[in-house]
Amino acid sequence: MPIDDAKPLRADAARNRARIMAAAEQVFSERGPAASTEEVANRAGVAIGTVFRHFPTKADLLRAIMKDLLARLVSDVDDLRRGSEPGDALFAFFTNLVAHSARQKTVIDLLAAAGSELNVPDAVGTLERSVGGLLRAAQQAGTVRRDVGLAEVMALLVAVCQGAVQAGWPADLQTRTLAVVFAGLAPR
Amino acid sequence: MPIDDAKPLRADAARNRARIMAAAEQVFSERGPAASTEEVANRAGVAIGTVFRHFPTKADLLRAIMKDLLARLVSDVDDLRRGSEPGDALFAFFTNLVAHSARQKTVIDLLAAAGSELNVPDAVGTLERSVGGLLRAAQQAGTVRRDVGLAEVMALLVAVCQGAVQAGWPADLQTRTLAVVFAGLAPR
DNA sequence: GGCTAAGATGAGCAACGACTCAGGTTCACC
DNA sequence: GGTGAACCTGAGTCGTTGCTCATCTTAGCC
Repeated sequence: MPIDDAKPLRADAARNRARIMAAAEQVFSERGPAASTEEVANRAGVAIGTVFRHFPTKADLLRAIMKDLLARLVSDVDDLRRGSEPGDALFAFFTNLVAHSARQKTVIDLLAAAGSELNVPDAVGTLERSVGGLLRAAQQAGTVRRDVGLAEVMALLVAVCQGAVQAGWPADLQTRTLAVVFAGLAPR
Repeated sequence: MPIDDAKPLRADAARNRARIMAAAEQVFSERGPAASTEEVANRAGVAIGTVFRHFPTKADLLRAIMKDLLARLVSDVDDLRRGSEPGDALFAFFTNLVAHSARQKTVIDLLAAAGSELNVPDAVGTLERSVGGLLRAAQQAGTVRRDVGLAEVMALLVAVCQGAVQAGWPADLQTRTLAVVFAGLAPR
């Protein structure tokens, strides 16, 4: 099975598609998913019709962006896991994600999509499996308490990201808040 | 200065105002603040014009509800503080708030209003002061680490509530997630 | 009971946003 | 260069929502 979907796009179509996705990521990151499709079109330098040709529905656009973002997150987890001790990797991933969330609303929209109507095709599932691997490794290494489950960890991840983005936490508050969470995850 | 605002309402007006607020609390709790004013009017059994006579703006309605809810939250904190040891009281308040959030979106809308455009007249400020009192007492009693600040505690409160409401955590996940947070707040 | 100002009503207005489509433009292949 | 299909354009449709206002109703007071 091919990695990408069916038909090859014409050169101009491919260019526009890329522009639209870039613009959409920007716009939705700044204004949240309620931002208008027209603003995306403007920022991309195309007509609204073009946006709807590539993404028949606003939800499709959102989904596409989130799928993209998800792929990056999963690869982040994998990189961290290769590069450092599992406990550190888990905490580093947490920290990075929160820092990103504070600037990019898209991150939390993705995470919130876990149980929402806009179902990114098992997007969060993949991320969850990835984080789960990290968690188990960290527990085996003794850096994280053995009696916490993946569900709580994901829940805390979502929660802290959401808090950070909604309230716009400054960097030092992010750090101090995460310190409490990490203390809660560490073995006594 | 009078506790309530200026003029006494006519009997029917007072009745309608109460109905509208009750309906609004229900509707916004279920559907979030994006729910339409018309649905509030329907549920209250009045015409839309009546809603706008009492609350000139949708934002005014939201504000009124949140002010109300805030008063209840603050009195909850005070009750708990009187009834139990400060550390337990703080944890109990956390737990209650999260449980409420899971059902009532209004709670997190209020908390999120901390730095938002819809400024509930220093609403969150009052709550923050109240929780701050609890926190200091708990720290003096040795139930909570002395090196955590009010800002982090409020941040965690917001975050966990937000997570709970957005993702609709079941009761046991709420419990397990809060357990991690409480472990993080406890002295080592 | 009669009066009047406060209040209620709901059709309607204006703004906005998702989405469409008839017509013009451009790529890609020969 | 010619041709046709893919693609782009943007004015327009349709549904929704916050809010208004002319008209009718009613509480409260004598």
